[in-house]
Amino acid sequence: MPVREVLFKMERNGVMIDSAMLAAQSRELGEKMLAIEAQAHESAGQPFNLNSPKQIQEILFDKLQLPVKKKTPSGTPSTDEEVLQELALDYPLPKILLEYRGMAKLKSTYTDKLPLSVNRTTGRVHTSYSQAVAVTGRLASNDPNLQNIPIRTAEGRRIREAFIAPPGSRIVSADYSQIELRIMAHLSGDAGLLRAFANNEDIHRATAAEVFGAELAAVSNEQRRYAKVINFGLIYGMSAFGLASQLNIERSAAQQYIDLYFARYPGVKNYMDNTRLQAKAHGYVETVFGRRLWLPEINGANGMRRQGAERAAINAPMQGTAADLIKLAMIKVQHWLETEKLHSRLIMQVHDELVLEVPQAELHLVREMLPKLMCGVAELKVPLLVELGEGKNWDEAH
DNA sequence: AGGTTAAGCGCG
DNA sequence: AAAGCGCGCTTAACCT
Repeated sequence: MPVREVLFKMERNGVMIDSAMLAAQSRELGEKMLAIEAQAHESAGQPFNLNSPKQIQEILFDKLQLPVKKKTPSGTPSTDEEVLQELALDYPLPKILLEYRGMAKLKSTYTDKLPLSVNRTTGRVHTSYSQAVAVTGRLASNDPNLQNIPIRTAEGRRIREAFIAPPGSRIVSADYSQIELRIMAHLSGDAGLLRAFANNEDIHRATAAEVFGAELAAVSNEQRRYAKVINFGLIYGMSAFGLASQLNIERSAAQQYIDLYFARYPGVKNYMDNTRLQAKAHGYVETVFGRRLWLPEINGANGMRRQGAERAAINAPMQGTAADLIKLAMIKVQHWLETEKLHSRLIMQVHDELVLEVPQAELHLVREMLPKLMCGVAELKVPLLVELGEGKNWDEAH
């Protein structure tokens, strides 16, 4: 079965949402935003549109003379979250703006809009999956986008509570654990990484132990946090400069961590170098399954674009292989559901996660089989691990 | 009226 | 001079 067929079926299945719950959240957010807006006007000494970056610039940097921390690509002073966080240490207004931004995002993008996407006939939300827009091979979800529903903050997670199963069914979520780092271990063949995954270690803790020369049990929370940033940075081709700004440390210190990492995981260092060489020599990189990303600017004269292509070259094999794997899993799962004539349905895909709507009677079977199907799509040099959750809504299923 | 770009931010 | 990959959506601001 082609993956396109699974996408059609998933789009047709759709997901049930509790519009009344979202409406209540919208009202709550709206009231809080009004109060915050008044505070902001008070603090600024004049009314202004809190949604307007231009007006915020005028107030913060012209009127109040706060220091400019960063500029946007067009040269105007940036008012993004990072800048406001920094200014908030010394001034009251940036903190207020941040609170407003957080709520405005949730209300305008999610709680107000999702109920408008409910199909009149089915009573469900039906996204569209684009199979051929993301260069790495990932899917994209649009109209509405169900791949960027909030989860990282407590307030945001309330929106997930509105993604529900009908009476008699449950929401089941199954996601690949640390999939891109596992793929990095496979592609690089690095002995240390392979061993850590073979032993099913906490990978960030294991990295911290190596980089900081500590016993696994002796790794501090901060050391683990550093290692996590380093691990993600590797996947994205981050530089010492980027790592330094992420960790708020000196660039030289960041460089030391990177050197230390590559000394402990020489296979990864070797893989990164070879990937850049491959990209420059052939003009493309590819995933484990042979999906190619062409990089026309990898040898270009524009330094900035060339470096961008190098980072894309590093990232694409990992992100792309993960995309290949979950597509294989979707085909396997859909095929299984059909041949077994089950009533469980695939309803969403979020890059490394599959979401199903499962009748109570099939819950036991799906809990047993879904991870097996997902883990069995390929034999890599490391085991694939799937974490499964279940509940009456999408939030509980995590 | 309708389209596009910039800035910003939600997710993996 | 920039500095971390891949997406989509909203609002403001600007353009035709």
